[in-house]
Amino acid sequence: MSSAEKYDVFQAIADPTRRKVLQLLSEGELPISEITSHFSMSRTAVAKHLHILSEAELVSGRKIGREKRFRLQPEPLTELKQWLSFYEKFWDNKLSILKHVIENPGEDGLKVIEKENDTQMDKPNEIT
Amino acid sequence: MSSAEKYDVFQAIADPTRRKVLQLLSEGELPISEITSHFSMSRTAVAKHLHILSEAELVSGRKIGREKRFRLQPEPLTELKQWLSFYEKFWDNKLSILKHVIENPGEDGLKVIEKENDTQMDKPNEIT
DNA sequence: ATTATATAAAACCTTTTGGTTTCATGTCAA
DNA sequence: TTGACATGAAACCAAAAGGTTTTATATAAT
Repeated sequence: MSSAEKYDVFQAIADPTRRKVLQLLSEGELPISEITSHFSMSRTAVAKHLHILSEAELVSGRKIGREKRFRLQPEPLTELKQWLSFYEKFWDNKLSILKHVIENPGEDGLKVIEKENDTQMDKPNEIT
Repeated sequence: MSSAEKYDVFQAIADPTRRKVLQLLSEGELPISEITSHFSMSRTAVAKHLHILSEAELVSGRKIGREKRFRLQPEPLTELKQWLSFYEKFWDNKLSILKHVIENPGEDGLKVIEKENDTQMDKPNEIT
């Protein structure tokens, strides 16, 4: 439900505190007070971070007795992974050209180098 | 130089405008005014975003005549990729258990399921 | 029944963010 | 040399982010 979320994954992981929270929860479910003990800020502050992570659906909380336990919900990170995968080709190419040349000693590897020119190298109309 | 940067990759990509800038630059080098034409905000605002991306070393700018052209520098995204790779095992496992079972009809796959229990399933001391 | 625990919610505060407008500067073109 | 163009830099501004403290409520334990 609620597709009108205030925080997305990108914003959620931008804060170092929230990344540390995710890391803590990666080892298992934890109540707020337990999580708080790992930081030097108030419980309320941590609760707010958890709320933000919740909105991004990176964590979920359930009430157990008088405490609320949070657990990691890593699924939304797939969006990040997808986003990343688009850019991987840009930095991988420098390596993959080398890889290609090494693995194909018969060829000269010119095609892949030309493709690299298309995207990242200086444009022909450039003034130097 | 300058290892005391104000913005890291996580913060840099948190803003949708900056992500769009990266996408634009993925097609090649562009001057500020060109980039600005793709947004409905002032050139100054875009320049600030570029400055932030610059500090995160996701873009670099060089002066060509009277214009400054920016290009994508995707290398810092490896940090993001590394961070992500840690969490991939948590959401991949659900699939990889299945994959393992399918690909190894002789085994029962119990070990990997036990490991999953260690990290993500309910704790034994839990009150339900 | 009483007290301690775990959290929720609200009010408040300061700094950062994301934007604007204005003015100054360097470069290209006529 | 005189504009036009592309950018840089500074001052300013409103809203959001990241905290705090205070007050209230539900549950557990004695």
